[in-house]
Amino acid sequence: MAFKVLCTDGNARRGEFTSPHGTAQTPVFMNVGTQAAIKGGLSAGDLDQIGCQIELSNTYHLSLRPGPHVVKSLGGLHKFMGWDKPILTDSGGFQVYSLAETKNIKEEGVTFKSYIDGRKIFMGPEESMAIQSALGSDVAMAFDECVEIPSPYEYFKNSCDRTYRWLERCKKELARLNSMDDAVNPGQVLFGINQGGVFKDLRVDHMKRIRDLDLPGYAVGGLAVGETAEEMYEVLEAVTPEMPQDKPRYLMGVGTPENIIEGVRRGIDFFDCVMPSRNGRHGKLFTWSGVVNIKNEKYKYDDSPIDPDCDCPVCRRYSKAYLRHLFAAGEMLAMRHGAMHNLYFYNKLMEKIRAAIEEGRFEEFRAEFYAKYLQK
RNA sequence: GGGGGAAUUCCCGAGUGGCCAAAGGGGACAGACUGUAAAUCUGCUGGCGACGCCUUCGGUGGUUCGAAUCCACCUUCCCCCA
Repeated sequence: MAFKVLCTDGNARRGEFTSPHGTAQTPVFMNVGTQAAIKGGLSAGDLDQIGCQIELSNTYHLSLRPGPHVVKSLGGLHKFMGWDKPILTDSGGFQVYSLAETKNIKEEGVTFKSYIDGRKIFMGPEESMAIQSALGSDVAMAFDECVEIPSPYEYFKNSCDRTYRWLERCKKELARLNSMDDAVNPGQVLFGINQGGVFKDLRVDHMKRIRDLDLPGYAVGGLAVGETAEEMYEVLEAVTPEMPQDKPRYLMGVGTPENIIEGVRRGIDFFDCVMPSRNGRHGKLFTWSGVVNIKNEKYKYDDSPIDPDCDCPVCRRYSKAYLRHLFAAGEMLAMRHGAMHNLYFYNKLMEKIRAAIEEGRFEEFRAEFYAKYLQK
């Protein structure tokens, strides 16, 4: 793995991330396919067409089904899902947050109740690394605890300490797994995850400690889970100066187009979010002049594309009226087109951001984007 | 020709004297969604000068302090017998 910052514009960085499965240009938005599939019915071939550079899948979900042994015996996740470009796997740490009612956290790890059949699943750092190693992703994320905001300071402090100890175990375990003869992807790397909620002292302290573990990349996790956007930006401003300059920085699970622009502006390189695919499935479509709820009655007779400034496969071919009809009729084509358009929009947004940084006009780009996106 | 049953707010469908502007679905309309238990969830759906008033339960006329609910007749639809 290699990461190179090609140029900067303010704190914004234009980089290149090289993995065993090719190179991605950063800042990059990773397209989320939790269960080795982009919801909405997008194929790996579709991902190529809409400009996806990195696909993201989930350790917890794939461990429940089909199971790591299945994926490994079929040659790893890339082969399994027909995607030969980079893949990042999330560790299951987010499920410590999202499956809150069914979990039990201890020093060794977390016991979850499977949402598929109700049986108990134990996952700790070693288990998460073993699964991600079997999946053979290019980037394995550290097993962490994503804590709900707001939560008490003491809780965050203890959780950060534990997440740090878990990270040490992740590092050790992945190194061991990579050295095994049957490793699916021996070039797999580990990204550490910063936590601490909106408590800047915890954030900075935790970041400094995990930085000393000298990992190939670092993520800021535990954001967009209850705090305001302003608070999130303040955390980024506090923590990014403590992140290594020469390593990729990943803001996990974020976010809206505005969040991404503000993240890039504060030095973030990687993003992922379910928002474009989920909202796409629900008829909320991103355009350069704001969000369109395609289900609204006002589009019933609208012959124009979702976004006249978009050249995605959906906008090139279909009218708002037709797409509105597909949503009203509950056709699966509606969700497919919604997700496709939105992901294309996100990937295009990143492309524009990269070009702006290269040309040293990121601030102008930002201002122009907002002027149009936030109009009306 | 005789007998029986039914007509409810956009649709289906509860409701058989006051607690009914009327359950519950559906549809329509609107909103939410940030490392995906999310093809999900929420709100709203007679009118208004709205903690109150007005108009609604096929039509007309009654009974009653009070009727979607009871009575009479009428209209339409369904079923059975001839």
